[in-house]
Amino acid sequence: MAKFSSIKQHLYRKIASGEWPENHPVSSENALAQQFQVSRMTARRALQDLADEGLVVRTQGSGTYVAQIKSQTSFMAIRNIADEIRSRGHNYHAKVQVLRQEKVVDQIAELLNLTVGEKVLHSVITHFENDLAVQVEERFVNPQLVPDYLRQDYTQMTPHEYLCEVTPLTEASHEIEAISPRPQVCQWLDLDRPEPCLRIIRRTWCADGVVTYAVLTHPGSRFRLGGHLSFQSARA
Amino acid sequence: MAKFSSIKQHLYRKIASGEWPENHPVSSENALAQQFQVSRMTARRALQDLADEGLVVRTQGSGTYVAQIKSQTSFMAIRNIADEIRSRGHNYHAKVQVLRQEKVVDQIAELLNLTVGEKVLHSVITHFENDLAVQVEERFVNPQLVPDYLRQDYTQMTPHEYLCEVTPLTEASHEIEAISPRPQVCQWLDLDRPEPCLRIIRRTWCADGVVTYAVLTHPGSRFRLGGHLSFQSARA
DNA sequence: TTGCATGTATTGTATATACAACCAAGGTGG
DNA sequence: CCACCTTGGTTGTATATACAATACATGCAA
Repeated sequence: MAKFSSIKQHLYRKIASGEWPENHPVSSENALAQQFQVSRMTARRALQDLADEGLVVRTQGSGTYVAQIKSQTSFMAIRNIADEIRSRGHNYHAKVQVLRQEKVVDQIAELLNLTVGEKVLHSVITHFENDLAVQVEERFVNPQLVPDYLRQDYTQMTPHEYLCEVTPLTEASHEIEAISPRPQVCQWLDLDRPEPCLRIIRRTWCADGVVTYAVLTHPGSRFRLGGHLSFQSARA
Repeated sequence: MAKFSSIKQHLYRKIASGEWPENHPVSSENALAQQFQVSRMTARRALQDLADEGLVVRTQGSGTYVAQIKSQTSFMAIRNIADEIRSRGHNYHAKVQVLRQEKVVDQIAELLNLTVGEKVLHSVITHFENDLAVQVEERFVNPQLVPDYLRQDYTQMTPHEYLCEVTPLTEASHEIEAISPRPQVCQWLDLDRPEPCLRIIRRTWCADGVVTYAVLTHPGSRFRLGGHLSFQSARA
């Protein structure tokens, strides 16, 4: 691992653990340079990266401080898919397509703050509403934080429910986009032909780091997000 | 202006003007260093910044290339796409496709609480980011609540901005889905072939009733909703 | 007390250098 | 023809240094 990267890890833990709360001063470039026995430019690189990611705020002449996490005031709860289906009075069941340990590849490693070559827990589950596939949930889980992830029966309990039980999740980020599904995803969704799909990408943190990275894919013809979803501050 | 910043400007223009299309190679660090008579590290800073902003893609050993524009945007875009685009340092402009009064049809009448046969104000506007269409905004407005809606210049001010000015909006609801666009929408978006699109449907109320019903359609290849968007109560 | 100057700490910009990691193309040998 | 190696070019990491710009506290003077 690059030196600047290990410094980032060090700072990341300080912030994620809460040891350094919001607005707490972060070690200066020179201090980090001494502490880690690197040049100032290398320490600077670490701080700059964190600033770009929005975790810290830097002010010339003053210093570097832990950023205020703006919990985006969006009062939308993406509910558990199983609960949602049952609340409509429909029949819910799940099929486990993949459930195994894998070597982590580059892209996922970065997202979960793991190093390449480490193991990662991987699951793919299709969720059915009245025997119609409405979501395929592909998920990567940090094995250090959730060691028993693979030993659960996900036809009885969704990964969401299990993770909520075993970890104190604190924050999540989402991205939403429209895509044309890969053939593999079509198969998981019982789609004869590709059709526009809604993809939700979710990363969830607890105090110790990124817990899980999930990609939820819904066929456009069978799913709509919202209903009465409303964003605070939303306007015309 | 800092040296690295003027180099960025130079590259901006090459890309925004279309002189360098997608995947076109960008001058290397050494080439820029020579051309602008700066050190390689300064040229590097400019390229790195552009990469962080997503305008270019860099590959070790290969080079730097103009990125494929896939707007990564936050929920701010739902509020005001023009501001969002400008905040990315990109060029924004709009084209008014439709702006007229129409007889309201069944479906719209119900949504706006109007009776069939009444008049409704209808606008269709395409929003461009660096001359690439990223959203078509189809909107129906209640004429009783916003009588002057048609007499505005929506190349200078978005309907959103105008409506915020003239009405005390209180609430909005959204729905998000993935669809395959109608031919008419493809034309508005300059799409040769239909591709998966993200559709956001929004209704906005003020105290006197439903003000506006809007359908925002984004090409999936050019738009992603989210970034660091986080929903309260979100979980694994 | 108020206002101003000054000094120190910190971040911002810029340069020169070195080496590592990687890619793509071209040549070489089988 | 194909597999392998070399080689040049590019980006990635790291260091050492210098000076500029800003914030803040301190101390001094009006």
